[in-house]
Amino acid sequence: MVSMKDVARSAGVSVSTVSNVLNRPDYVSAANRIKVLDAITRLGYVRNNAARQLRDGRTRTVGLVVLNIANPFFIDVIRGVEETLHRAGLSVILCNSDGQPLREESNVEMLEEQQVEGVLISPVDPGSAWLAKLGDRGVPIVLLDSRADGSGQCSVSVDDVLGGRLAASHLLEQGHERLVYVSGPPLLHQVTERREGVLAAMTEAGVPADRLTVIECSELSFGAGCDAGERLLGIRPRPTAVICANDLLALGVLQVMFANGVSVPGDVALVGYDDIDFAAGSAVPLTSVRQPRYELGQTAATLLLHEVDDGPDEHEHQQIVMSPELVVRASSSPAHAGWSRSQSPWSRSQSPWSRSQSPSVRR
Amino acid sequence: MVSMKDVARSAGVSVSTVSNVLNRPDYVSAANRIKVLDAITRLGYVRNNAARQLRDGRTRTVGLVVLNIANPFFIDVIRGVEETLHRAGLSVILCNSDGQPLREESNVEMLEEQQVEGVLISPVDPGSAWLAKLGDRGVPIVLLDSRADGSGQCSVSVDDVLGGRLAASHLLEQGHERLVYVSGPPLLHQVTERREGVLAAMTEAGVPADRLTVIECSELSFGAGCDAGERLLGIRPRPTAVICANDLLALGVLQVMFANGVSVPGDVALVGYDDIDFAAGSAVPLTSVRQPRYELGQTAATLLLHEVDDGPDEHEHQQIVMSPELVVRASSSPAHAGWSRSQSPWSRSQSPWSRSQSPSVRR
DNA sequence: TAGCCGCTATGTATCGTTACATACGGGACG
DNA sequence: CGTCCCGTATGTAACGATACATAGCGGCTA
Repeated sequence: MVSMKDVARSAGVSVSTVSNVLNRPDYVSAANRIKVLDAITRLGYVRNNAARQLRDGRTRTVGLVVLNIANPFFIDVIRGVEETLHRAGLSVILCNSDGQPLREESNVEMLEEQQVEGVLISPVDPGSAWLAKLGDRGVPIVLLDSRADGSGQCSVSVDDVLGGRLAASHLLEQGHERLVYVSGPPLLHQVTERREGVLAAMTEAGVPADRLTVIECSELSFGAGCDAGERLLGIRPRPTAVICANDLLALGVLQVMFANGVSVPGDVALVGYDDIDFAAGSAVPLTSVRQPRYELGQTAATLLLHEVDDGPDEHEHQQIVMSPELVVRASSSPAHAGWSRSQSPWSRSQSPWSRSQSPSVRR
Repeated sequence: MVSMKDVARSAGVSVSTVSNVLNRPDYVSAANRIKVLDAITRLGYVRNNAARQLRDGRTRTVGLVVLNIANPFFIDVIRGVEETLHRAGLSVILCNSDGQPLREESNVEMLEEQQVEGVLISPVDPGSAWLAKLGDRGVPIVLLDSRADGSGQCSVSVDDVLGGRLAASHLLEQGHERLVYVSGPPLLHQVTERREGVLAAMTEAGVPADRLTVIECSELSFGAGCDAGERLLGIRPRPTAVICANDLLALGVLQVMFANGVSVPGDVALVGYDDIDFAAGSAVPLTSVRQPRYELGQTAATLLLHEVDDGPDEHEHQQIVMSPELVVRASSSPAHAGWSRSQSPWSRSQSPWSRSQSPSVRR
């Protein structure tokens, strides 16, 4: 472990001079600067961050805790956050709570011990006591994809009730009346709010609430979606449309529908949520509710920056709510659905890649 | 900023006693222990990690630098690493180099300043000078998904030449002779080795090397795959089979094939790499080369643990190479491909979800 | 020639925590 | 009754980097 003292000795100067070379190079004569820089590379010296931040209190680091790193939705959020904060000279410590309150708590505890200057978090439970504690201690917090109730905190979220309503209205307009909502962990307000939106749309359309069946999944993943698909098969009377709490669930459901010979959207219409890249490229291109993912991260990071810079007193908290947008594709719309049935538009002669041109596959 | 001194004053004891309560509670009388714990919660004290690690040199933290966090392949690798290291009481700082040597370098620099006790890295370029420097400074390194050339480092990788060979042999056996390899950035040895495997298989099968066309992508992403798909359409004479450097590219290619009326596998067979969850659930279930992702992370973490514990002198470096496995699905195999054409097995009466039972979709 | 100024270089206290050495007080034993 | 020892509590010196105050040195001016 080579320290400034070693560099100083090796260069024949004092530690102060070494420090000056690193932090205020113009205070040092050219000769000494060269000697010091030379010694640094020769000994392979690296700054000790712990000592630095102990000395001057600032860490220039913030924490980012996401709900589920396996969800492509959060990947774009992360990108938005990191790019914004790096531009401002802050480092980001990325944590994954994986939807588990315990992991979330231990993550935040760790971040606090690291003396982060702020925390961006998509909380499992936004009302948890220790989250409030964290705020009381003076650590700036911005809720990500979650709405702060009072005005005591900043938050950036997307209107999930609206999203649910968009998805459901779209299906109701096409005459569907037996809906299924494939939900996630009830602790996640996102998924319950989306369900509320679905119910609101049904009420508006005059469809009784008991026409909605809810399947609950323990997590928002492809695997959980497959399980939900299996359960879906057993529901009587058959639903004609399915709304999933996110695209991963929807892709899992879609997979099981295929495996069991259920046509989408022929037998059942399917709508996802998030509009991840794979949604467009799946077995049947997936209708989905698009969220401004990158902007979500970007905006949250900007709010945090303001709060960090303004200081705790002078800061005015903001609750920003963004709007989602429905993207209609084949999975919910007969008009787009041609190709998933036998009347596929390109399985005929007009294919630009006709069979006669390409050597046929032997076997 | 409340410190031990404040806690001590408030509890009417010395800082040493506070420290003892936290680190060796049995050395302290019950009365004082209670007074101290009480003061801690009352003041909202949190340990200052910087001071701690400055004091005793150890950080119990390692760095993990992945190539691309948007790739589901790495998500499982990360999981394997984190679970293994957390069990051993180490924290993990997760970094994303995004395939950019510059970002990689700045990440590692940061990790070094944080005094991490080791680094797990899937390097952009395993031969880079600064990676060697890092090792020279005594920081244990384990290469992830990359093979160490000499025996000077630990590494865990998967045999990419074999993977490429498996993919190509499978296609050649079915009579394909005009292949395309959709490659990634040439800097990534994984993608070049997979190509070598493809060529090796062609040589074995007596197919001349000029029957392989290579399309190069700037990154391994869904979007780049779409671009590759467009370029694919222009190639003459038509290839009959496509191997992609990873599944994200393959899904992008698949999407464009569909949009342009090219049947998969009818007109062109498609093979991906990684076997991510979405591979099985895509428009045409994707044949893919499966890698032991979780085990890769787990094994690498275990190696790092050993190196950290053994100390730099007593440690014996290991280069572990795992084997990939071909998973055949519809995208490359007429036998599996029924449903993607008009003779879909479930679009007929045997559907468990027959149209007569479900209310038909009105408009 | 004395005094002063500016330019560099250095000494030193400090951040918060911890381990170790030391101090203190009461009980037990000789 | 003195001594020793054990169980607690406390004082203190680090860890490495930094900012600030101060010191030295040469040259310039009055």
